[in-house]
This record gives sequence, C-alpha cells and structure tokens, in this order.
Amino acid sequence: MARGSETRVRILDIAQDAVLAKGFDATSIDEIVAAAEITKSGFFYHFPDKNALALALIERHIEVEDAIFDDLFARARELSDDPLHAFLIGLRLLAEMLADMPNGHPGCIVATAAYQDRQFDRAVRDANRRAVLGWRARFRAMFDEIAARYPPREPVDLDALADMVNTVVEGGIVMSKALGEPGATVDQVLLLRTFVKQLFSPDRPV
Amino acid sequence: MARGSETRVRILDIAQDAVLAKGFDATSIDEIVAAAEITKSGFFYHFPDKNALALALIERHIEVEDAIFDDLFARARELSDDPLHAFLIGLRLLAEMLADMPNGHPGCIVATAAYQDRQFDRAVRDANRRAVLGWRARFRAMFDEIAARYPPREPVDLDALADMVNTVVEGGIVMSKALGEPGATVDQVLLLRTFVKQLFSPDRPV
DNA sequence: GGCGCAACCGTACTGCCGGTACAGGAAACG
DNA sequence: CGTTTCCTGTACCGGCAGTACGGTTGCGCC
Repeated sequence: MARGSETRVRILDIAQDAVLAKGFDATSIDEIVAAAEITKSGFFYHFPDKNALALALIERHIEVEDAIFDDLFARARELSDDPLHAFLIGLRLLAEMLADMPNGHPGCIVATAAYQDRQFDRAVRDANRRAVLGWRARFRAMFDEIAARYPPREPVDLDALADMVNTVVEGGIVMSKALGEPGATVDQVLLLRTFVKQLFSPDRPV
Repeated sequence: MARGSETRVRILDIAQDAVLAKGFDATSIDEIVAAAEITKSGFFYHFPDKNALALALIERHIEVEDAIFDDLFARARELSDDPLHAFLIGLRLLAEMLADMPNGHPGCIVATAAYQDRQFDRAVRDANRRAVLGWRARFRAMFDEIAARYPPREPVDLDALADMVNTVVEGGIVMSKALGEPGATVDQVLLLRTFVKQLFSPDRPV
C-alpha cells in the first residue's frame, strides 16, 4: 500500500510538471516512465490508459486549488469582518500569490482539459464541470453576503459574477501565456477587484 | 497559381473545422488529406510540417477576427458619436454575435496555441503574441478617447483594461467549454460592459 | 510546338507513441 | 505458507508525423 501509492504519486508529480509545461498531448507515457524510473507495464498497472491519468491529475489539481482558495479567503476573513472588504482583501491575496510565481501561473489543468474536450471521456469532462460549479458556489455565497449588505449599483446576475473570478483568472493565464508577460494575470485580477469594489460601493455624493 | 492556392485554402478550411472541433493534436494529417481528396505528398507540398499548418491557421484566424472587430465597432460608432456609448454598443454587439453561435464560440485558436506552447515553434508564438498586442492597441485607442472625455472613477491601467476585453472573451470560452453552457461567454462580456460603464460614468448624485 | 515549372500523385519507408498481451518475480500480509 | 499487491521484461500492433524520391499533368512562355 505505502509503496504502491508512493509510485502513483511520483507518476502524478512528474506528469503534472510535464503537462503544465508542454501540454497533455506533448507529454508521452514513455517519458513519464523514464523519469519515474519504472517500466511501461508499471505505469499501466496504476492507470488503465492516458485518460485515467488525466482524470487523476484533474481531481488532484482541483483539491489543491480548493485548499488554496480556502486558505486565501479564510485569511482575508480574519483581516476584516465586512464581507465586501474581506473579499477585496482575498482578491488582493490572490493577486499576490499569482505575482509570486516568477514564471507566471503554470496554467490551469482545467483549461488545458477544456481545450482538448473531445479526446477526453465523460469522467474527465464531468470532473472539470464539477470543479467549476464548485468555484461558482463558493464565490456566489460570498457575493450573496456582500449584496445583502451593499445593494449593487447595477443589476447583475450573481452567478455570472461569481464565474467572473474564474473567467478572469483563466483568461488572464491565456493572455500571459500568449504575451509572454507573467504579470498579465495579476493585472486582470486587480481590475476585477476594482469592478467588485465599485459595484458594491454605495453612491458617493459628488 | 489559381489552382494551387485553391487547394491550400481547402486544406485550411478543413483543418480549421477539425481543429476547432477536436483540438490540434487530435487532428491528423491523414484525415485532412482524405477530406481534401489529395495525397499526403500534396499536403506536404503546401506545408513543410504540421507546425506550418498551425501558423497558417493562426494567421488566417487573426485576420478574420480583426475584420469582425473592425465591423462590429465601426457599426457601433455609426450608432453613437460618443466614444463611451459607442464602445458599450460595440460590446453589446459582440455579446449578440457570441449569443448567435448556437453551440457557443468554437474556441479561439489563439488560446489553443497558448495552451500547447512548447510544441509550437517561435513563429507560431510570435504570431500569437502580435495578435494579442494588436487587440490591445485597438481597445487601448478606444479607452484613450473615452478617458479623455470621462475621467475614470478609479485609477486604472488602460493597457490592462484593453487586455481585459480579450481576457474576458478567452476566459469566457474556457468557462463555457468546461461548463457545457454556451451562454457563459455572453454573460461575462455583458459583465465587462457593466464594469466599463460604471468606471467611466460620472458620479451620480444620490 | 516544345520547354519548364508549379502542383501535385504513388509508393515505400522510419521512428515515436498509445496501448495490449502475457509470463514472471519480489515483498508484504494474513 | 499462500495470496495479493506491485511491479519487471519482452514482444508486439496500429496510427501518426515526416522523409525520400520518382513520376505525371497542365499551364504559361519564348
């Protein structure tokens, strides 16, 4: 058990690095096998096929991301009791975290999967979908609390607003990759922060 | 000349459909060759390798996107002389265009390339980068004009704001693919519209 | 009218990659 | 001691990108 799961984890670690660096297709099983110092048979003992590897990768990635969001917004909540302020602090912490990645965010596995849709089976697509819906629910709850205290200046769909957090991060990663500017994602998150701040700020007298 | 470029265009058409539907890797040359009713030799006469196909696909795609943006915002400009209103109308037209695609936006080839970075050569990455910078310049010019008339409520980097148009579209596409909800992209564009509207609206008295 | 070149065709081949098949072995566990 | 877990080793298949290279067809040009 101990030895088995250890090898499995090692395969996942190696595969994750390669996939984030080169994409899923460009990562060969032979290459993973060589790096993990096992044989091809060993790989196929742990994963029936490459699809299963993708699934395991995505599920693990979702757990990690969830844990990061939990930590980030829990810390933000400790710094302010106000739901709006706490959220704004959370976004700033997120931006700082993204900025601390010298080579930019390695890239979301969810997006990688989304762009290779057809070649993955239902299990992978479902896992992907559940992850996004989970993030929507997370941020929706925060916006519900915020909107209860600060009525939005303009009518907005809070589900869509919740999705916007993810949209901006995913889109930001695409942009930073395309531009070769790691900082692009951070800028986008901070713009979203400005949006949320304005949306829920009470009208100021001129 | 006429016959030659005709075949080349046919290859690109077929390849584009397949790539948007299945992804670049999942699209085989054999398959393109069969659909175009040519031989493999014919394909490699037009493109030295698959990378060159990707490059041609991206360059063509950028031209089309540019033309679409030209048309969209030119029509918007005809509807209003005010730069802010024209931009807001342009975003709405963009949203309508995205909504009219029944199966959602087929997916931006630029993003597909961004997520398979390493397997493409410099030429592809450079083309991608130029496209994004072009879009930045386009929207930056609009925001310059807007900001000159309506000072923004909050200090924002206009380049980052210009990038946000693309960010939201690209991120929206990722989200709609992951969720299986084609409408997600439209919602995100309309949220961006709300943001821009608020950012440049003069303070209203309460 | 022949010459040349662009635009292919046909065939045969290489090497990588995902995946299969199957036999066997070491070590931990009960 | 036997079973199960966790692999190794070897051999193989079909699909795919790409190479090599000789042959062919049609159109423009002198």
